[in-house]
Amino acid sequence: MDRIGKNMRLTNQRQVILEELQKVASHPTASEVYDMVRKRLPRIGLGTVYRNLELLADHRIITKLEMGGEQKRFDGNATNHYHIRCLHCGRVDDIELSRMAGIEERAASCTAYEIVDHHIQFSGICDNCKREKM
Amino acid sequence: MDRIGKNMRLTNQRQVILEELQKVASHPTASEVYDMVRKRLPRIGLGTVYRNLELLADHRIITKLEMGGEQKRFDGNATNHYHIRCLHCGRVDDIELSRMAGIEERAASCTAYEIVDHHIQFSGICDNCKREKM
DNA sequence: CTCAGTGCAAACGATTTGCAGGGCC
DNA sequence: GGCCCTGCAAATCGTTTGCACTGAG
Repeated sequence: MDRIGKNMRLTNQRQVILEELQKVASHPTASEVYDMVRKRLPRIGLGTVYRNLELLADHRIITKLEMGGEQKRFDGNATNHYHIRCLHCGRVDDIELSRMAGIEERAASCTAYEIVDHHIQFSGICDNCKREKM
Repeated sequence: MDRIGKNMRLTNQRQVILEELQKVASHPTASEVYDMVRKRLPRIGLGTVYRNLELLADHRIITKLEMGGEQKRFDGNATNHYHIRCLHCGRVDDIELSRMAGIEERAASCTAYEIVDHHIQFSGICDNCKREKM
């Protein structure tokens, strides 16, 4: 069986979770992933889904998003990019804006922190919710 | 008694919560606020603290921060500014970087969302944690 | 055989809520 | 008197974890 890292096998459950996550453009919550995966693996446990999403995120194969809202969301795309969240329905989408150059350096000059990363999150009203309001 | 808004009184509990929150530069969690407030109002309930922090945030008197990590944090400063979180100890500080001009307009040009706001969060290692590592 | 991985259910921690009592207007 | 607000405790919700079992190497 394939391996993801040292002491980590690419099990069927992991593969299905990864495939389902990368198949969608949305940024599903753990239980949404659970629902998607359960169609192919009806006996999978929610705990397994959580454990593997965490593991895949640790290995930088997917990204864990901690935006506002109650639940964490997962992004099948591991490249660092910005996001926007709908204030009305909670949905999260990518923003295809190139990463701000030099912003971390500028921030570094006004803090004692050693800066590691940055993330920009926009908030607004998505197209669906805009229409509903009319 | 003073009022904060329509149908909302500035009760003693609310005033103490607000004062304690605005007194500190840190961005305490709800239970940290609870501990701070309890020194002055020993019989206050945790539910009251949660309810009032939420209410004050709704009225834009304070800010609710939903950064990574498990607990939400509260900022006695209602003006919109950027933050940095320590990846090691979880502490959150302000970043005195002026707001990026035009970034929302640029984002608007590549999404169907109606953009309302944006927030930049940096992550890194705070001064204390840097020293501990040495 | 060993040990990582799993399903299941119970545990956990942060937050919310129902309710009965209390106090301002 | 009405209604906002509170303290308290129980409930809720997302997430984590302990455990016994399974299966790959």
